Amino acid sequence: MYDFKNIEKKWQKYWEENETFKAVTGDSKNPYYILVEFPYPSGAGLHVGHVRSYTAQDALARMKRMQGYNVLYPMGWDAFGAPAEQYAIKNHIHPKEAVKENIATFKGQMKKLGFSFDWSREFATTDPDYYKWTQWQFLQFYKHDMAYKATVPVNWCPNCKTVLSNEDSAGGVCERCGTKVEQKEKSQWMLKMASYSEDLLKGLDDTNFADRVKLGQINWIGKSVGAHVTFKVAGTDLDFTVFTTRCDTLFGATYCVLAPEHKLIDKITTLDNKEEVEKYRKECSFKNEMERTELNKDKTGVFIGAYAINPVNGKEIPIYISDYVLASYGTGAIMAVPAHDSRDYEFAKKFNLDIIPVIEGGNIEKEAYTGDGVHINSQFLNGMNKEEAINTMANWLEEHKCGEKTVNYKMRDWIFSRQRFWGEPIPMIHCDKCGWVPMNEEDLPLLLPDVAEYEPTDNGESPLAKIEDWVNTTCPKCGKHAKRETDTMPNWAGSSWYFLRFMDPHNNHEFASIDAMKYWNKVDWYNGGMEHTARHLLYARFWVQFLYNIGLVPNKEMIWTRVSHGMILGSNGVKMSKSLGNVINPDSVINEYGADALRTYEMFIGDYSQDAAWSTESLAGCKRFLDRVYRIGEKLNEEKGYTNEVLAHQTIKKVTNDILVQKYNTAVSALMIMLNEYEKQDSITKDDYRLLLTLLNPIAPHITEELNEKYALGDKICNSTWPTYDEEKTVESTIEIAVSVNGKLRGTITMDKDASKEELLKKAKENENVKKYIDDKEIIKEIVVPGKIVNFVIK
RNA sequence: GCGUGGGUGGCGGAAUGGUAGACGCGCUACUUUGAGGGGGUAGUGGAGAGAUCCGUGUGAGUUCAAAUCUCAUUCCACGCACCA
Repeated sequence: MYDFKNIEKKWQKYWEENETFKAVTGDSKNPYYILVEFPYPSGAGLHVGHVRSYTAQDALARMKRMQGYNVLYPMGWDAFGAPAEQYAIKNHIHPKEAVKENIATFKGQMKKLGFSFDWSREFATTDPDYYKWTQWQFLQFYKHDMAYKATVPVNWCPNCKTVLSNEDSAGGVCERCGTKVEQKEKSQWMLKMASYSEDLLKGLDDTNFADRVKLGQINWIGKSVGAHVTFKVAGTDLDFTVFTTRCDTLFGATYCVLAPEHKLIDKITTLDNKEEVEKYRKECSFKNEMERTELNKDKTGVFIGAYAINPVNGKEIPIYISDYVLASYGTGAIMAVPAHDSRDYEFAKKFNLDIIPVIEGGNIEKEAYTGDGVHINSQFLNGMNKEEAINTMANWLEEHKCGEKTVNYKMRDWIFSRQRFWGEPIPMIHCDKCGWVPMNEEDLPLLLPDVAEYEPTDNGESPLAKIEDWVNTTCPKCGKHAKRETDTMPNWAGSSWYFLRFMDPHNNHEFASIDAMKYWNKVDWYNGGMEHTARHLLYARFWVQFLYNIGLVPNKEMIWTRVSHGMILGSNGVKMSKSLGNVINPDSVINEYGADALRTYEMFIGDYSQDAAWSTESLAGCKRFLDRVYRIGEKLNEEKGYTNEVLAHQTIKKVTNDILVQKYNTAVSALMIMLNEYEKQDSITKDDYRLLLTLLNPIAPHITEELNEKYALGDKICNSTWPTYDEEKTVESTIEIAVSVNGKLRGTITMDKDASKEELLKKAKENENVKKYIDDKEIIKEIVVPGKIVNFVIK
């Protein structure tokens, strides 16, 4: 047991006083930018899950520095948004104060863990010097026609009294409080993110994101290639367009369905059953998205009394409205092919509609056939396969001017308004005469007023609306009386560009200079939770691509590698939560075992990309490992060089490579093996010891610096060069080779590592145990894989 | 339903075609110590006295050789979910 408390304090102080980890923009060394998601400084303090990713990135940062890179490893605070506001409301303090307190807690905890952040670049998204630029960037969106106001049905949380994005209300419940989400019409600021769908998809090629991260992005964007088909409404001069990915099934379209909100319905004046239609539409408007999608067992709908003309065969087919068609996707209208779509099939069965098979296969008496097959009942498509038929039909539609190939995306524009106090005020002013007018850029930042009341109002207005002094202003254009926008930005805003600010955090003239951004180039390695790989990453990429398009950032993609880590679960294998009482507080672990032990354990806990359950017993095992590292210093001898050259080179190779591919658990295990070997020796050299300490340093930086100093082994490790290995020296001169007969292991032989095939065979056949199996048998085949195995196939 | 990840000892996990179970936890025996969440030595997948046999969710297949590749199937976790 060593005095970890004082040792850790000592080195943390040293690093701070010497600004050991300060990154200098423009330095001649190669830049390397390592980023970890900055946290919400919540009232709960740092979670052991934070410790996992910060330590992982810290290990990478420390190794890269020693390898001669100019490493930027910054930290800041994502302090706007609902979590901070909720905390403040609950504890009856101003969010500003709450944030200040929480940041102090988080920062104190991080310092106790010895992370090598460059604290000189720290900022919070709530700093006026920062959100000034968030607001400025919003104005650029506006000026480039990328921001607009629209009245849209939005997801409304009656409990939080705020509008939620589709993303925030996934599954029909409020992400924060779990309340059922309702629909409400609201005028909202929107960012034209949908127009970036294709660019966001293509941009992935310029990144090195992990596959599962890329797939997450691709899924969210939701590209589908298909066709628009226009249907005329019989007996009128009206028409409507549907989106389909299977225009080849048009001969099987026996009816059409419009979303209840579809605007065509108001235009058809000849409806006999207008009342019934209106009743249905009204019912739907009361349902929220959750109810609509959850009730998918039973299809509902109403025939609107009008017929559409199938352009391909002139047949009149009935038009229905039903909420199984979403207004927000495609054109809000579909052609229904009940024979080959299970939803359409269900609907057709219920309303007794025709079901015409156009693809061979399945049994349409029982269910829709959604598989592939040859086309039937389809005139000029008969006999064709899917791909051929789609192409032929698309061309036919284009020739006859009743349709065209098209691409559709699930991703929609970004609803950018929040009726909240604790967010960046949107710097727009509404003038009765001039309409919406952007603030003058030189008047930024538009500060959040200091007020006592920051709780949301019951009518859905932002609390800012009540502050008359603040709301009332003059129009920047005409000088007449005008009012400020009282909505604020979503918390995704500040986190969409913070990694750019870290490159140049104290710039007063621009959000970051192009020179600084060109120097750092990209975030080389970005780490965060799986839960952020879809939304946050997509917003951030959109934001960057926009800035790139208006010439403000040097690359279209500013993040190169993105990986995501697994969660740390409670010891019972489920998510840590207060109510389950399985929360581990990093502070108490540091107190009892020390920061180095906690860091080592979290790196050793398992595959970094997978979830892992906490185990205090295993933590104690890692502490024992550090104790042994400490104690082995008593065995130093006066000899030079490595006692075991192969072990040294193997371990350098293993640890170096493992840190680069985030296999921290096997890196730690390699170091444990090294120590086990050292313990078997009577004594170790200073070079042996220094090597172990250097390789362990990125993971356990305090104890290793201390021991290095205590035994005067050399320069401070943080100022030293990372060891390199010689591939040739990683292999023993004599190695064990397995010998098997018919694939079953029957013995091992010890051979020179360069032994020839002939020598291997000869020795293998001499092995006593192997002899028993091959002696009087016929050997059909001899397989020799040098360095690995010899296998005899016998009859 | 679709997508992604994953099923390996009592437990966390190694091994991505070549000696399955590295490393750690736990456990057992011995030892040291006046006790301890201490130190050390040896052992530890299952069956068997043993030679040996059986073992990576399940079933097939490819191969001299499969945890690893292919196909099918099943279970678990997460994400999306009437997206036409």
